[in-house]
Parts: sequence; structure tokens; C-alpha cells
Amino acid sequence: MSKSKRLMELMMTVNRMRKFTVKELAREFGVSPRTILRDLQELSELGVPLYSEVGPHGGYQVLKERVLPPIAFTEEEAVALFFASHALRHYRYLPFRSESASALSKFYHYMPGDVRDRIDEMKNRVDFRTPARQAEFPFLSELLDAAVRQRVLRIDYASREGESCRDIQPVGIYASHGLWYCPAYCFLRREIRLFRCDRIKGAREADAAMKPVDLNGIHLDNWESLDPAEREWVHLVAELGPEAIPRCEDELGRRMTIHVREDGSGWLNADIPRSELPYFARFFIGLGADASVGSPPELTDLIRRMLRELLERYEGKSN
Amino acid sequence: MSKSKRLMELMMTVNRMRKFTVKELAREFGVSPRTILRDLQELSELGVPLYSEVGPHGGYQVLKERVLPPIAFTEEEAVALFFASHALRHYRYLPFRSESASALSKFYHYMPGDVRDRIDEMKNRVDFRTPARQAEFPFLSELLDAAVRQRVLRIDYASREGESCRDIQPVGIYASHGLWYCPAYCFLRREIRLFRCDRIKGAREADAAMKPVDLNGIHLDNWESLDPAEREWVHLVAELGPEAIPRCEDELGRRMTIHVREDGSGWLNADIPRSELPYFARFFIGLGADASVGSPPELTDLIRRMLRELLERYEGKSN
DNA sequence: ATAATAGTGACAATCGTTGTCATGATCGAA
DNA sequence: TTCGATCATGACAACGATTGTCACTATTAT
Repeated sequence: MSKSKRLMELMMTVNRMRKFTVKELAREFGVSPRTILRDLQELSELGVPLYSEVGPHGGYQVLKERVLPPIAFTEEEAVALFFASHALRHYRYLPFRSESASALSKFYHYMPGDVRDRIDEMKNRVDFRTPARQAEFPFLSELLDAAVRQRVLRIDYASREGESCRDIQPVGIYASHGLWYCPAYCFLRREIRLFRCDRIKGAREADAAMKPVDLNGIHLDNWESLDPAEREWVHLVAELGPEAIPRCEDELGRRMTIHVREDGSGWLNADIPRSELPYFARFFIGLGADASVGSPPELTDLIRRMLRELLERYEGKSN
Repeated sequence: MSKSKRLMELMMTVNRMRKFTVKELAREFGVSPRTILRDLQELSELGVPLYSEVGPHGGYQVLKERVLPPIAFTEEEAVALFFASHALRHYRYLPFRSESASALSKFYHYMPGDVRDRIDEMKNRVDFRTPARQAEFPFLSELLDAAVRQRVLRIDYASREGESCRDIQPVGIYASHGLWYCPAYCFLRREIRLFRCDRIKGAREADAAMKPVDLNGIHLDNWESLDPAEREWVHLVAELGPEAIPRCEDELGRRMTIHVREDGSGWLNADIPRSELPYFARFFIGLGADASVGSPPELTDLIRRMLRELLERYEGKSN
């Protein structure tokens, strides 16, 4: 095997093993320990963070910031990748903020001048906007870590009703419209609930006594469908004007299908839980004249009531 | 210089030059042409897409998909980068869709097994959601290209009033809530306007007679502030409940500052163009009891009127 | 035709790589 | 303490890879 190939494979191998001795590698690669030593020194010079300890039980170690085998990207791929991480800059909080920034600058730095020029030209001409939020999300890494390792966390949660302390086991975290959410099994309610991460004011490992529940097979793509069946459902029918379609896709897109006609208008036809009627009432009021609810009657009633209340407020004020 | 170093530099050099002859390179690197030929063959085998033509004015060329010098990422950086481009998968339309996908799979493919495992574990546990849209955005690349190269495009635009044909010069494109927008200088209105990309039904190079205007210095970050001064402004004051804050940040965050008090409530205090009163009226109606507008009177009047209309509609229906 | 270019094969000179050996240093365990 | 496991370094000869040179072919624009 040629030296350069051996170096590549060596890099992958040490990344895989994390801890190893010179002899081991020499056997594995069929070369002498002396050669391996020379190779390791070269890897070191190439930036692989190696650390060695002498003595029995000593050996080599790769420090935690492992270096991946270099990947060659085409120019187009690099540009795409650049803008992908560029898009994340709008997030003040990320589970891996600093890494994302350093990857971005590494990219930028290593690129040949003319590609950099091209990126510079495009930088201010493509963007993925995310609403800027004042809310703080200090525990994203902890929540994600707990989700991956299936651990229970004890959190301080500031809900509308006041601050409470509860044990949860996160399913995962996701950002939507610039806010972070965390669906998690709540040991208090004994079901999966959605938490807003900015309301989580504290998070630490729960008591060892708290046994994790089995959330294998439950993840971000399917937890919503695992809703408890206790709910009572009512049937929603609404007619949508063209202006209303995007707003419905925005807020309801993942819960129901939005039917669109040729002329741009559309309609909704779906079952919704009775408990969410207030939410829907307010939502359709917000759509104004672009939407009109046909059913259920409970919803139209509620809309009327809410409209009257609002109207009273605004009439009271002006008089 | 060692062979491997020379190969690296060669890769960068050919990427920079795009077109070159063997002799040139031989001179530049101080080796014989024979060696360069051997090196180029190796680069070729390593995936650099080289193409050669014999004869006078012949020579080597790098095909358009240039390969960048390999960049070594740490594990954490790779994970961050992976999730950045993972986040883009929600977009059905992107100005560089296929490249983004191939970069993602290249990443995944070249990663050592255990990092891949780690990513697999996290894949379903972190997400950046974007509303799924049915709208189509077929001309993103064309718009972006025109923005970068400062070209004029002739587009077919389907606005509320019907389809029209106009010449525009894009400032850039951006995605917000899953929809793509394109601020552009409109030669019809003679000012910068915001176009929704899904309403652009056709796009092609405009007449050569259309002279591009100078949009240097105007880009996505500043075009909004270049609004024509013709507008009439009114002063908005509104009181916000805690629930209303996120929705205001979402929709108004980039136009005005949202003041937040200790207790979670907040207020708005900003100038808005009179022409947008209907938009604001509807917006505050959508906030329901969580917001109340104090001023301007025109706005509260409008809100009252709209509420009455809505109420009539819903009362008419139920009777 | 001519000149400019790529492409290949052969060979010897050169240079880099490897294994072996000797030596040293450090550390943990017996 | 001594012993063995480990990293670390230097010297050198054997080996193998790389390089330059030369001779030759093939293609093409002028």
C-alpha cells in the first residue's frame, strides 16, 4: 500500500479506535512500528490532535475533537453547504452554535479566491429568514443530549399557571418560526406533551430513581400521531380565499391537508379536538374575510362570541 | 517539494487557472512535463474532472464542477454542517437543490461509522421546521443569477389584479416561512418592490435595450430602508399580552422593536405607513384579547369596522 | 507541411520510505 | 528496587517510488 493511502486509512482507523498503541497499528497495517511512529507524527503535523502517554497502559489517544477524513466537495456543493450553515446564523440559540460558526469560517477560509468571491457576491442575495426572538433557550444541548441518550431530566417550567418542577424525558427538539419546542414524555401527566424551550428555566439530571420510559421508535416525525385517544373530535369545514391559503399552510399544514382549487381558493375538511376550538376560533378570526367557517356550529358560535367581546372592547375605548 | 504536496498545490492551481498547458505547469512547479502528465493522471483518478485537447491552442481544462481542496472538519463541525443542510430538506424549491442533496449524502457517506451512528441517533431528534407549501417556485436560480450578475429579467407576474408582464432587476431572494420572496427594482413602477416568487409564472432575459440600474450597495439587508419617502406615516401604540409577544416578533420583528416588560407583557410604539392600516387592523384582530391598540384612532376605527363586518357575516350564517 | 499540443513506454539516476538496531526516557506493577 | 511496556529518536542500508530524459505516436489549427 502506498504511503499516502496508508496515511488516509490510518486517519480513519485512529478516529475509529480513539485509543491504541503503536504495536497494534503496526500489526494491523503490516508495517513496522517505526513506520507507524513516523506516520503518526505526520498526522500530527496535518492537524490530527494526537496525545501519547508512555508506560504500561499508556498508548496513543485522539483528543475529543476528532478530525474527519478530508472530503472533497465540488464548488457547487461547497456553495450549497455554505448557505446551509449561513442560514443558521439567524438563530441566537443552537444546540451546536460554536461548531457551526467554526465550520462556516473554515469553509470560507479554505476556499480558493474566486469561489470565495462568488460566495461574497451571493451572500447578500440569498437568505433564509427566521424571526428574531428575544426569548432565551439556554438548555438546548441538555435537552438534545437527554433525548439521544434517553435520560430523564428535571426541569423548572414556567407555564401560564406559574412555575413548576417536573421530570420529563425528551423526544427531541425542533425549531419552528424561530422558537424551540421540545416534545417530551411528562412523568407528571403521564403522556407526551409539547414544551416550549424558552419556558424551561432550569434543567438537570433527574433522580437516579426515575426510570426512563421506552421512547425507542418515538421521534420527531411521529410523536404527534401518538396522541392519547381520550379526545373528543368535531368536524371542521371551512372555505378559504386565496389569501388565506398560505396562512393555513403555515399554521395548520402539518395537521391537516389543505385543498386548493384551480382558481387559488381552497377549503378545509378535517377533524379537530374539541378542546382546541378556542385556538381555531381565534385563528379564523385572524383570517378575516378570507376564510369562513361552515362547521361545526360550536366553532361559529365561539367566533361570534369572541368577535362581540372584541368589538365591545374597541367600542368602549373610542367612546 | 514532496509529491503529495505538489499534488495538493496542483489541485489548487488547476482550480484557479481552469485552462492551462502541461508546459506551463511544468515551469510553474519546476518539474518536467512528464511528471506533470503523471500528476494530472493521478488527479484525474482522484476525481478532478480534467479534459484535454491536443493541437495548437489545445491544452487542459477543468470541467465546471471544480473540486475544492479537501477540508478537514472536526466531528462536531461535521455534525453541525450536516444538520444545517439537513434543515434545508424541508424546502421543495431551492436555488441549489441537487447540490445540497449531493453534499449531504457525500458527508454521510464519507463519515466514519461511529459518527454516522451518532448522526443517525440525532437525525430524528433535532429539526428545523419550515411550513410545507404547495406553491411552486420554478425560477429561483434565474432570479438569483440575475441578482448576482445585475441583469434585467422580464417576468410574468400573477398579482391579485391579474397577470402582467414587467421588467425587473432582482436585489436578491429570500425564504421566509417556507415562501420565497424577491425584492427587485421594478421598471414599471420605478421603485424597489417585493415580489412573491410563486406568483412569477415566467422569467427570461429582458430586451438588451433595458439598461440595468445600479443596485450596487443595495442588497437583502438594506433594501427595505430605501423605501421611497412619499409615504404618510401614522403613529402606532399597542399594548401586548404575553401571548402576543411571539406573534408580534414573528410578523413585525424586522420592522419595529418590540418592548418586553419583566412580567412577560410588552408594548409597541412605532411609525407605520398609513397605506398599511388594513394589514395592521387584521393583524391585531388576529391577536384577539392579547393585544389592544391605543392609537392611531384611524386604526381602532378600522378594527371596529372590520369586526362588525365579520360579525354580520357570522350572524347571518347561523340564522 | 509545420508547430503546438497531448500521450506512452523505457530506463537510469535520484530521492524518499522502510525496517532494523541501538539507545533513552517514563511509568506502573511486582 | 527491578522489570516490562510503552513512546521517542537517530543512524543506516536496502528497497521501492519518483523523476527526468529521450524516443516515439497521434491529433489539429494555421
